[in-house]
Amino acid sequence: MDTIEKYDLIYAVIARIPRGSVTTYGRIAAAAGLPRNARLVGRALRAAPDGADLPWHRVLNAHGAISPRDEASDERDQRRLLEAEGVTFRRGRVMLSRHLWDPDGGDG
DNA sequence: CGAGTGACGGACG
DNA sequence: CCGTCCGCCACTC
Repeated sequence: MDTIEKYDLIYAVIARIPRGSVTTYGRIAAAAGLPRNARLVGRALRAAPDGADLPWHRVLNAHGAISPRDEASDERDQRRLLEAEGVTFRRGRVMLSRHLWDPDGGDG
């Protein structure tokens, strides 16, 4: 299994995240058949081209928060995009009980 | 090839 | 709820 293939698997899962929902790095990794590779999901997003049509903003960490990045503007951007889809934040975190989408839930 | 790093996550105190 | 410590693995130096 090449790294590129793993990235493609990860992208495929992210592409299925429904509008108005979010999921986590860990769940994406598991759904891609790569359990315990949450870091790889972040790395895949980092490597994803800008014009990749991926809903990258629907990916959060296990706490339902936006993971810190090099540029704080990206974090604000992500929150804006989510709020535009109706995703609500509570003390810097998304209410996962309300917006979480489980890739393995089959609810695609 | 070895050491450090990071869009992460779970266990522990 | 918070800080700390490991496990994880591709990538960088």
